[in-house]
Amino acid sequence: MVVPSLQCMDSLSSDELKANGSEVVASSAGRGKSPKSEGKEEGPGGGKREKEKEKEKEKAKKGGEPECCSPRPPGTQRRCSARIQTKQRAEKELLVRRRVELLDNGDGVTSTGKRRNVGGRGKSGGESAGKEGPEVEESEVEAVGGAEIVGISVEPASAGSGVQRESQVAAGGDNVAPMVEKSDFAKVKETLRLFNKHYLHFVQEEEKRCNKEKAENSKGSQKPKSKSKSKEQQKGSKQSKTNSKKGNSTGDTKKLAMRPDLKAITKMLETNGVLHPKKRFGNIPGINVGHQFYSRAEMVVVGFHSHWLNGIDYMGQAYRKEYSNYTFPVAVAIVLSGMYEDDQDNADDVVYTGQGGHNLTGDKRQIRDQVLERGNLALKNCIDQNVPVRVIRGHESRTSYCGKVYTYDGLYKVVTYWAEKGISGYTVFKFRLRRMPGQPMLTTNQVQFVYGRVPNSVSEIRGLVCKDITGGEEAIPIPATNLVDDPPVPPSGFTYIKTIQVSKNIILPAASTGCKCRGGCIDPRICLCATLNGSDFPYVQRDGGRLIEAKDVVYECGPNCGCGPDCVNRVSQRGIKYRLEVFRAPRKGWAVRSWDFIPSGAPVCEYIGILNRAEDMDNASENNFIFDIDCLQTMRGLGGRERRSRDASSETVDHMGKHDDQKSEIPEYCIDAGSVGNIARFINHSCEPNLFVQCVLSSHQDIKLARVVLFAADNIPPLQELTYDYGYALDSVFGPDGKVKRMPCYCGAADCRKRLF
DNA sequence: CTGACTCAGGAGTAT
DNA sequence: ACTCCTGAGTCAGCC
Repeated sequence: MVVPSLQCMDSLSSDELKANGSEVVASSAGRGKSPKSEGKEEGPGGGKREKEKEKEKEKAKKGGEPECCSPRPPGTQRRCSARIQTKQRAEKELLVRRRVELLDNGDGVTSTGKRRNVGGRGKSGGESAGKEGPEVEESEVEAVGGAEIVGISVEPASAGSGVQRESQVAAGGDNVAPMVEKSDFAKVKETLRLFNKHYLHFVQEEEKRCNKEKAENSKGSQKPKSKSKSKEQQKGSKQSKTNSKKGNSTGDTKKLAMRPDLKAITKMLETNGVLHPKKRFGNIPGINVGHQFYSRAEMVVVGFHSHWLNGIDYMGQAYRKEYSNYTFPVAVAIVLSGMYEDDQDNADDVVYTGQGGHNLTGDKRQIRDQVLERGNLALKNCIDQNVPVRVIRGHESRTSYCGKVYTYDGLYKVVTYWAEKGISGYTVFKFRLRRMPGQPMLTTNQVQFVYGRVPNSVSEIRGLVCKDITGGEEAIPIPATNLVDDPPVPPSGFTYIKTIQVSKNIILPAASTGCKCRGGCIDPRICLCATLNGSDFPYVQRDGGRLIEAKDVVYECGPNCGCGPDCVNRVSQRGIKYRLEVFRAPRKGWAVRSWDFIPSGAPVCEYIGILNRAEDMDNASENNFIFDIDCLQTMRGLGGRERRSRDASSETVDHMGKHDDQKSEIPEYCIDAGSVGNIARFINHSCEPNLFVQCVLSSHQDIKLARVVLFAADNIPPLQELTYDYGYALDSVFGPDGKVKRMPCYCGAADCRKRLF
């Protein structure tokens, strides 16, 4: 990288500044970033609190600056003047004191502390706390830390479903972790993220196994891996199956997961990670009509359809005790995937073929008569007892990485059933289902995405204001649309670049020696770069490379490595591969979305701009596009960026050996995308983001100069706005006058903090 | 593109 | 404790 020529901040015209300013709330809004996570400091347990207090004092002594990280809020000084710093310190100390006082007052203490632990910026009370008072108050409470404790101990008696209460009891009944109830939506999201993490882990395991086999094959005789091989495998797997059943194992032929999705389900079950392990009638909280699943396994882990294989999910006799007035089995959900030759799907009116008698392999036709039992009986019982059934439709979808998308289409009533001779001449049971009224319109008759239709070409785009904001820089053009302004204007005031420009007064460290792998890095035990990542590659190969989970730092292969550009450990270096669009959003300014499906863990883009010394940017008070490189801020739980724990940071220090923990607490460098930058400068903040920030080192190993790359935190359907958490703590931003600055948040998330800062 | 094959939890049944 | 049921997902092999 490196382009010495530099556009100075001052070169921004006043118009441009104004333009940026107006966007503030929106796009850049957050760019400013958070002086430190207040929340984190308000740590749990008394001892820790003491420590924090001490730390605070220590910092004050040192005249420590606020630890800024990433984007800076508009109109504020990223690094504050000494006067403001003093004021901030004083305020913090006051906070600490107040907190201690509150804690000393006794009750509620425990709950408070623990709850903060949920993560600083804490998803605010949702149904419970959220409705207690006006939003502002809620924020205040949040900001003041201790005070909120009092509010939180309130029993959410009036709020939430029984389930919520139940889980609350489960979580906090033992006085251990009375947490603020997250929105159901957030819980679903969290569960899916955990599932994806497990999934990618098992994908990696599987890839390792394949690589090993390949290596062994190429080492040994060139016996083509052919039928004989697969037969051997078959034998092996059969053996292992019987072995496992018998409970002993010969070990040698044990086959690893060919189905990482299923392995991930097992893992989720083992770790009690499944969201609603008990089956239930009707809607599942947090999953609205139109929700999209990207595999059958996803439905299992959120408790939406409890088997990855069966079409009909039903409650069996085991539920008799709990619901004594019902006759079981009773169906709760069905998947329409067009597997049955006799299915008819007319959106609101469905004729569903019962289960059984199906040729599981081969031509997938009926080969036996169906019987009125199991799922079939369960559907019949639904008619008699008027129980609605969740209907999920499976669609082939080229845009989905897995080739299939499952959409929740709402509750249906089973109206009638009958038996008839099917197309193949065998008896099949048919069930007529009718969609219940009062639900959102069906969006999935033919397809696909609740957000709208993806354009096929630039000419189809409504409100096009710029065909390619990159001016040909990126391999894939990025159009801009504006259906908000009148007259519509394109984004302006910046020059598009796709690689970092380095300020004149910065000398990048020399490139590290790199690994000696040839062609591509395969064996993580041999590859030096993999060693830095804890002896494993951070990515899997699947889908063009996906990051398995957020890490403090990702070490990629660099210019001096022996591997080629296709190496699995260079995933973030391949540029933008999705068709992105910049669009004008009401109230939010410019925003970014993708026309393509983005699988979780896939790199979306790097934050590009001018690499500058942070101290040199002190005067750029109106620049909203500054991203402080602070690798001590990292992802914790994907929900946002959070101050890394002491332990974690020391681990990393061990790793890297030479990094001075103390020093790196203050970001020395920043990326300024004010005048020049790439698509990342348009990405908005959200309190429930679908991207996360990941520091990546590839050409050198200086953590202070890490690259900042945005990765997908979830499976992101086409046309969903891309967002990441700017990570501000509330009341953490001060204006030039020393007063707390506030910025409303318009992200619209269920757990929105209402204020960006 | 097609066919072959595996996968694993839950329901139901036998002991 | 055991068997059976179920169809998505994967991959080799074919054209």
